[in-house]
Amino acid sequence: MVLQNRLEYGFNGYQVPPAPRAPRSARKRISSWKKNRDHNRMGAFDLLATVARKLLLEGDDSVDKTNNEEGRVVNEPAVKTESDSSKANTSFFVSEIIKAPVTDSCSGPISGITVSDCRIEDINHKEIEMEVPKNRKPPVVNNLDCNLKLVTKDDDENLCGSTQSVTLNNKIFRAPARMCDRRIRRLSASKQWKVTPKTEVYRNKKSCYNHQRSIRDYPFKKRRLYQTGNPSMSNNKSDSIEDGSSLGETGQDSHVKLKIKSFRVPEFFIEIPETATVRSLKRMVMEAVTAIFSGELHVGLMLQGKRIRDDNKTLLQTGICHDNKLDGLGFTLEPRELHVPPSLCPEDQPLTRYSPPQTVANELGMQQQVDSPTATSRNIMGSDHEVSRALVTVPAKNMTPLAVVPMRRSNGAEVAQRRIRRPFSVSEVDALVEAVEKLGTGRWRDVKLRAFDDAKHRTYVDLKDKWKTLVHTARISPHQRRGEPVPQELLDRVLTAHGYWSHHQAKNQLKHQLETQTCRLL
DNA sequence: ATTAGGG
DNA sequence: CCCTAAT
Repeated sequence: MVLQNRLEYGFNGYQVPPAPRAPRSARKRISSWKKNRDHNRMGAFDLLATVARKLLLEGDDSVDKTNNEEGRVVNEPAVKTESDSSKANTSFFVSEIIKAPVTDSCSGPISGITVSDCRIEDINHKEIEMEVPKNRKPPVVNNLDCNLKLVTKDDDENLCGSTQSVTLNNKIFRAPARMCDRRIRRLSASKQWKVTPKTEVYRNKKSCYNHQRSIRDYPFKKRRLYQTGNPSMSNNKSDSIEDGSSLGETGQDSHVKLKIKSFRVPEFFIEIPETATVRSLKRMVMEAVTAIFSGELHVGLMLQGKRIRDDNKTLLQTGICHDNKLDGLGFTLEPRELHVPPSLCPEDQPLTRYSPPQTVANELGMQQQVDSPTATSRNIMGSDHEVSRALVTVPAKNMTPLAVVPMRRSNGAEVAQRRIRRPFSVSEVDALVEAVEKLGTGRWRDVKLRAFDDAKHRTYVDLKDKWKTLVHTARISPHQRRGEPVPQELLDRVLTAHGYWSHHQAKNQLKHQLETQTCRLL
């Protein structure tokens, strides 16, 4: 039995997103949730702290003893996993367990659970969502290795991307003897952590004075965190805001306020025997999350689906300051390496030595001010180092919520990931040229059907775009061309066809004009 | 859903 | 490749 399991915080929040636009399957994303905020709250840092505590406690058996309530998870829509009643109103909820269709038969039983979505809300009504990109298709079970291969035959978009992805594979997570089937793995390398802040950014014209004030106004504890956890925000004389180098002549500067409202947990899979207990399932989830959290993370910046790689660019230059772009701003937390707690190591040694980093959290997730146009993401997030530490060691109390909501556009729709770039091969170009020669430049749908029907990733718009660039390529001098060289013969045909069909089109337009004019006269 | 064109 | 406007 394969279960697709959505872990949610709260049990009524899941909605199917609006239908995706056009053939873009990647646009299927989950929608939002909003209700029942009176229940099921949890500070983000509570969760993180819990993870950290778990790590610390994993070594002794007290964890299990304190987790007596685990057995209720499946049957109750909202059940606490109170790992530490003294500290946290932390809760995790299984809101929905649905049977996922299995497209292939399998001799042996497969027990797989896809933790595809979980959300958490903090006590301050800030939303926190730990969300995993969902499979758009049901897992394909491979006959040859039923036990292992819960393979999603995913679209190309998911095949690309991060080379530093966390791999939670069955090797790393080999189960202890009593739970020999447990496996956790990540399917797609491209599925990074997505810290998708609902960035609430706006410009204001306050001077740098504001910076000092903003620190001073924080409660003491926060202030301390502010300064110890984030050197770049401290009273460092070299702060760009203070040396004035980035200020305009007036000494005034537009500020951008960012609030991180969400992040996501990367997708991972769990395999567990049907006979396993709920407790063990929960523990597995915890272990997976723990492993992720305990790894080194670094921060990436996404703006409208595009990565911003240049750390030296100013926010102004990247466009982060542009109000209209702010909704498309997101942070990614990408695993640098996977820290595997000993308990998850192949030998399944009891976890006794692992201790989480002690660095104090920075202000991640708080309303932060970016104090100058030259500020980089480091100013916003603190250093990579600190961010990762923050996520595992932050004490729950007094921490501003790290709320979680999917990245959205201004219209409320979720931001789609930009598709990967897929240069056309020469043979593809050849097919395209041939089709256009025959069909002309205005029937891209037919071109698609004729020559690229099998290529799911090539839409008719892609073909149209490619033709456009081909025409351009054919016109420029060879040394200006980039990428895999297209044979000159093909480029010649491109120009010929382009000329022919342009002419053809012009002729038709003329004809049409004459016809309508004639009609008017009659 | 397609087409056309700018970004 | 994306986004939109216009069909």
